[in-house]
Amino acid sequence: MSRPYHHGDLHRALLQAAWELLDEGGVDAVTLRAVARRAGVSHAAPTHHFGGKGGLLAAMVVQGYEALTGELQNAWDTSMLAEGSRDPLLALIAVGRAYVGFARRRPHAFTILGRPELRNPREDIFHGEVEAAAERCFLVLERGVVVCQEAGAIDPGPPQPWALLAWTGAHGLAVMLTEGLIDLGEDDPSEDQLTMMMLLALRHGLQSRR
Amino acid sequence: MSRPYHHGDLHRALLQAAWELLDEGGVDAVTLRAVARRAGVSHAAPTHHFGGKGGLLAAMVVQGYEALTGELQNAWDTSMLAEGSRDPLLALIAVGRAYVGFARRRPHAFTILGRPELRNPREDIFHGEVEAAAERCFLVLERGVVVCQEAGAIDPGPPQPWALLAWTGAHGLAVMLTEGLIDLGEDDPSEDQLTMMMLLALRHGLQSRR
DNA sequence: ACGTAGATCTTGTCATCGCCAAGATGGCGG
DNA sequence: CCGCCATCTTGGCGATGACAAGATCTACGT
Repeated sequence: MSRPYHHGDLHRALLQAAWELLDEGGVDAVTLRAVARRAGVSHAAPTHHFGGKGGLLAAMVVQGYEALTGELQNAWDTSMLAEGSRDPLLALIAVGRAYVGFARRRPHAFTILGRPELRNPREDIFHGEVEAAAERCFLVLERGVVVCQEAGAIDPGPPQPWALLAWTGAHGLAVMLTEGLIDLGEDDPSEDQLTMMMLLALRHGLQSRR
Repeated sequence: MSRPYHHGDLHRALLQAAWELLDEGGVDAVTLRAVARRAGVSHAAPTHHFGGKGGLLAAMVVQGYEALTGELQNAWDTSMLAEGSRDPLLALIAVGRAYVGFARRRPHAFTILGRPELRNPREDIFHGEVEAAAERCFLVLERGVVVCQEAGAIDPGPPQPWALLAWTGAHGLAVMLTEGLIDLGEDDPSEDQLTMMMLLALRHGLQSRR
């Protein structure tokens, strides 16, 4: 028996197959049957593991948010280390660039993160893991705003609105890039320029706030 | 014959049925067969008219952009009239609020506007109508920026980057609202506050630009 | 050691979907 | 009056997601 009847690690194997299909052919290529074929199991095996297609997508969204969270945190840490934590606003810009960079590099993965209607997790299996993963991702941004506030780069007060503003701006740019609504070349400085403008505007806008 | 064999206005009837299904049940409810059922014709009739499902969605996207363009233009005109064209930046804010308002009021309609992978127009039928409709929509924003520039509210220069910045911000907020990534109540002032912050930041950011 | 209960995976089936081919119907110009 | 052609229908094909029922393996209690 090359493979035991009980695969032993089918859960992980199915997710890997699903990621390959997603990055290769987009969300439409992620089919329960195609995932099963690539993993070398029967067509009903994925359903049993994830409770249906929505569950598979939900599991992928959780992993996607974890990957994105790691990249954002890494961008923050790296920038803060290089800058010697002198201007945390620059690190916040780096986080924004990492956000857009993730969307650029893995457009299909980024796309499914913002599609609640695709994922349909059975809460008896997932217990709100999706929301928790998204929350952890947002917290990276929010912590960055807090540091900026402590450094005096952003007005004091509740950090959520400012984090939301920054997130909204980065998300808008990322969505419009991945959906092809705007088209900036790989090395087009407009992307950085837009991000910079957004954050630069943020700083000056905040200081003049009522 | 209650209905003639040649419907006479099937094209419009199919689109109306499709819009009803979309606004009621989302994009997944828009099925060629369901559209045909609602219009009372056979299941293959829609394919003949639009060249497939992608063509139907493309036709809807064109109509959607036209509706959105009308609302944006109306918001601009109304605001300019009320303000006596004293502060065109306020009119630009009104356009942004109208953009987000459209996404709020018709989330499914707004969603399909930014999904190039859904629509698959046969160019022998559409001849780039989708891109033209989207361009006309963006022009409302760009013209607003030009007026703001002429009034001195925004730095002179090519208006596209500023229009892009404003569009990105509004689009990000709209997407995150429609996708449920953030949740602001219907009367939550945060929406207006975010829009105001975006534009306010825009103004002050621009003036301090290099 | 053994046997049963439950987890894991397979096989088979069904309704629905998008698409295509072929045929039926009706308007329109010669 | 006739034939052409757009319009619409009928029928069918392959693929998909979900479900039911069965086969196979693991684990745990005695």
